[in-house]
Amino acid sequence: MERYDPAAVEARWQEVWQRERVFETANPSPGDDTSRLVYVLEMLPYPSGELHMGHVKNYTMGDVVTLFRRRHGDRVMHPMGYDAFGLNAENVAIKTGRHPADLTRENIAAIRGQMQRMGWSIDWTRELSTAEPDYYHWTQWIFLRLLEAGLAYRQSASVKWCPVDQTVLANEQVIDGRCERCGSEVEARTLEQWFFKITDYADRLLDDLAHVRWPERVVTMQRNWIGRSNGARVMFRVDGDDIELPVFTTRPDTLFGATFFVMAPEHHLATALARGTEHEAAVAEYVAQTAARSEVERAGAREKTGVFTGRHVINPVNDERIPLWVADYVLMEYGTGAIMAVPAHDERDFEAAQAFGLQVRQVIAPRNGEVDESAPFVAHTDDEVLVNSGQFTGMPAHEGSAAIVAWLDERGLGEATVAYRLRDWLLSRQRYWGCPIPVVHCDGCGIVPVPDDQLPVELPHVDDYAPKGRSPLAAAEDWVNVSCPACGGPGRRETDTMDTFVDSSWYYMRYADPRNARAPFDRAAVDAWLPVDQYIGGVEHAILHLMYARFFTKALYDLGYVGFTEPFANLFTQGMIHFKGAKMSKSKGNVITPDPMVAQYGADTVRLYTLFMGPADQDAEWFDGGVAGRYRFLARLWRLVLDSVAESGPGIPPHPGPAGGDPALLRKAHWATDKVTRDIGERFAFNTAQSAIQELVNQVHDSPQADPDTRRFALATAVSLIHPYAPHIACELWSRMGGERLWEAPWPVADPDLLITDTTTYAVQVNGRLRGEVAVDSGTAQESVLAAAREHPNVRAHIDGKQVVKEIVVPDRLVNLVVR
RNA sequence: GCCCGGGUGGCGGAGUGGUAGACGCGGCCGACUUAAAAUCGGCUUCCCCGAAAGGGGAGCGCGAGUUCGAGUCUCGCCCCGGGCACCA
Repeated sequence: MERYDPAAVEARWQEVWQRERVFETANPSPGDDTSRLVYVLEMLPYPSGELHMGHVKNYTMGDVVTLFRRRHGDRVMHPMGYDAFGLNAENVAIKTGRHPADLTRENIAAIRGQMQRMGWSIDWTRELSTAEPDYYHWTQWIFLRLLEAGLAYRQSASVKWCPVDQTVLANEQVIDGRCERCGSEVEARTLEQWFFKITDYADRLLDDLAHVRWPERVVTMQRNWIGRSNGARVMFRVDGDDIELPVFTTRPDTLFGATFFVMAPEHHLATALARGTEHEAAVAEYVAQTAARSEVERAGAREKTGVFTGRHVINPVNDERIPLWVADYVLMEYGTGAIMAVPAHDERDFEAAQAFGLQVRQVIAPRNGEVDESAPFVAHTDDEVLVNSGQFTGMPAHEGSAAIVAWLDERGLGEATVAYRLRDWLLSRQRYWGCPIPVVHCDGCGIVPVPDDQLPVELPHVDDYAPKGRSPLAAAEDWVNVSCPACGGPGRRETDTMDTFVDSSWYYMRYADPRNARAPFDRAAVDAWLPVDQYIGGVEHAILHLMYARFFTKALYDLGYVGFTEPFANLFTQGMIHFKGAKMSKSKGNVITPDPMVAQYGADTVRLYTLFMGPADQDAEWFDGGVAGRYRFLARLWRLVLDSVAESGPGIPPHPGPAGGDPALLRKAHWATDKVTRDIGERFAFNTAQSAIQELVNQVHDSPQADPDTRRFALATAVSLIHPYAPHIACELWSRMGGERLWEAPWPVADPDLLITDTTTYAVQVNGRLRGEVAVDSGTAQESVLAAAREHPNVRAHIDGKQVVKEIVVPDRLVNLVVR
């Protein structure tokens, strides 16, 4: 018999699909029904190397969803591109002595080849690369729109600097005080940098999470990252000076318990206020010491340190004079950089009070009961009341908060406010391989946007692009020196480039209209396809990419360019494939590419295996011993179909299949159809759907005596169900059975009547322990089932001589007899 | 410290409160073969009784609880992975 030859089968069908443009999905024409438009998208790859098994899993999953939905009659757009700019590619280029542009183009060609070999149904007419001028033209255009809207700005600020990558980083790219890319400790530097005003969108980014169907943990991570806290801004006044020092607090109810006041060492008044006191030198030294410590050191040291400034501040609620300290447990970046310290009700303040030898005053107490004064009492529910709090004494905590804020507000001493953990997005980078920021600096005019008709500002080719602490673009004098677009005088181009995350914050919109040379996209096209119906990617992007993309969508919505406010309606985060206990990466040398395995077993087998390893959302350790099993499965299906065709000829019996044949096999086909449809469509349970198809195939294998028509029906069903996973062999076998264009064949529908069996096997338990099984006709009355159960010899042995006190019958499942 | 996941055979993993271990990997035994590969058949959680058929017991990280019945629900722990972390 002809053996299963995946290479030949796969080449043949890929050629057919390409010739017939099966993967291409045109944009709707005006008047088209748009209700069946579906957009399935996987996160685009960085072309810094080849694809590995993690990519294969990701894109196969998207492909299964795509093929599955197409067979349900949806018109699915399934595009692909490359996130081509960025440090990833640039660092590889530096290491290998190649130019990033050349390297990137080569990697893209290699990846495209790998993708085509996998047979993923990608619409190649929509392919894009973020590093090509016809794409980043529009990245720049969007930047300019955000600039006009006041959502992009340049400001001097304390920023995180990576000494190895020689560039600033966004907050989101700093993990535990280290560069997320290279792991080196970041340094604080004050630099003039470009920011996006993502904080303007903090509330909407938070509130709109209620409208997306995303994994709960991703929603939680975003919620925590935005970190909205409701509280109050309260004005303290420096004693003996006309200086106001606002603080942010979430606990206005504890205001009477403030026994000292603390400023961050970076606070602009910290040194100034100590000036002239006997503490001046000590404060200056402490501030200098703190500045010299790295983020990592500072975050690691939990013991409280600080110095008294010699000054005092006045608490607005009781005019009490409390000491003003400087301590590094107060962060300049959050709130106002200064706090009121309430040691009785805050753990950090309590530790500080102990370290500094300061007073602790309890102002919140449980309604009934005492508090252990050796630890801070932080409970904050309606069971606590204010004590030692003047006119507010006796109020429940929440009511007290509101009353104190109202009291402050009336006197202009405070107001209710909200604080966020989220900071503005620092988008400029001092590196070569990124999208140029399209502005010109002019001594006379300041920052001047490059006019739209002069876009794109192309990235110049420079030979020395190694990082050196300022953008390598600064060395390209011919490129840098331009005339000011506003006044015509001498100007200098901005030499920083954009963070790669800017490029990937809108690519999913460009796919809708990828060749548009007049605009980033046509609004009608984008509104027809978006939001993305199913987005699939790694959980490592839970904060960065997904937050930035949401921000871009909302900003573009506000500016009238798109008609939706969330980019990704449904999100599935797939687990990572690890190898040797770590995430696959070129630098760790633990990358498994699909190529050798595809050469040995074919793409269909590899596609099956990446989704068979375990639940798709869980991490998995790569183990290539299991691949052969998937190949054996396909080879068995191959043999069964070819045998069937050889013995009984081609032919695919119509649904619901032949009557009067082998009812068990027919039932199995319908059972598998039902299971696969629900597992893929509702649960993303790609592993168990596959198991169900295998059970069906095994049953065909085990039923050689079944009538030929039922076997053909069962085999056709298996072929049809495996198609989203293994489209090449499915199309081949389908055509050998006499079918055509499987990719357009309607998805099979399980007939509920055929899921029911003639006889039902009941498990019989005595006192919850399994003692036997009885088979009865389906639909047998409970009394008869019970009678049959009591007749079972082994059951009888366990109930004889005892009293049955309770009988439980679970229809179609089991009987439990409770005896005493 | 706080917030999420997860803990089931030798391994990956199935298991709407109802027969735990589907499906696969690996292993063992056998058939076919000069042989191997491929394929096909059987066995494969552990312990005990039995020649066998079969029967009994234990078992899903640990300990309680709810229930006729718990891998699944509740409470308290332990371990692994991830996220956040001096955010006032």
